[in-house]
Amino acid sequence: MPSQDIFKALSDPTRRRILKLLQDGSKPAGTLAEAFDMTKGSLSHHFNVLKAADLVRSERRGQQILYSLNTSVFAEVAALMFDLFKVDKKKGRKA
Amino acid sequence: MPSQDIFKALSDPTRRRILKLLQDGSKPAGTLAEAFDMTKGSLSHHFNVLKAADLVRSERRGQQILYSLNTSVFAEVAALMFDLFKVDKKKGRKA
DNA sequence: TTGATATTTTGACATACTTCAAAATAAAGT
DNA sequence: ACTTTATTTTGAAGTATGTCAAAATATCAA
Repeated sequence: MPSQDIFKALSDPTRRRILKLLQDGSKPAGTLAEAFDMTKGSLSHHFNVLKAADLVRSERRGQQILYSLNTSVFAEVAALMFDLFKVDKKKGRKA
Repeated sequence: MPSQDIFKALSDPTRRRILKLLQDGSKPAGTLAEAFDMTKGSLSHHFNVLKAADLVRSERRGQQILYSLNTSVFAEVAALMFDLFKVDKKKGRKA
């Protein structure tokens, strides 16, 4: 999974809010949608982006679809951020 | 500084590469531009976005402009990421 | 199989983003 | 003052993204 997908997924405030809503447990699409002033179609698009980045998982439970955080990818996200913000790679020491 | 600016700034691969190039010290705009197959005008736009997110600082040194990582904002970025990915907020425990 | 509920997919539209080429600004040297 | 070098800003073009309304899919219950 390209890291670009992860950064892109995190760049939208609606998607970050979805992630936060999932922090205290998985929720069906409709329940998540209630928290937003937006059509369910639009929300479904955001779910797709989050799934493409492997940040969430989905599972059908009867008529509804349960979304949950994919916690196993968080270590990778942490590594990406760490790599981006660590300093002093002991090279030429320009400035 | 709105966190949206930070996430947006990080969502572009060119900008992330600029940050990585600055990890071993500050560099003038022209030196950074050499690393990319892109006009200097385009690069300058990316510098602006990174500056708006307070991720880099710039300082004029004669004819050139030195860019450097703003390391003091990294703690904030780390906090943003931590907040986004921490789980188990001991609420209803839905799933 | 018909109907109701839950969700996704499609097609269209508007806004935002990335890029370029060219013009503008700034400092330094002649 | 002019020229050169370094960089930014502007204006325009193409592409990507977020959104909606409407159509499509899937499950469940009569």
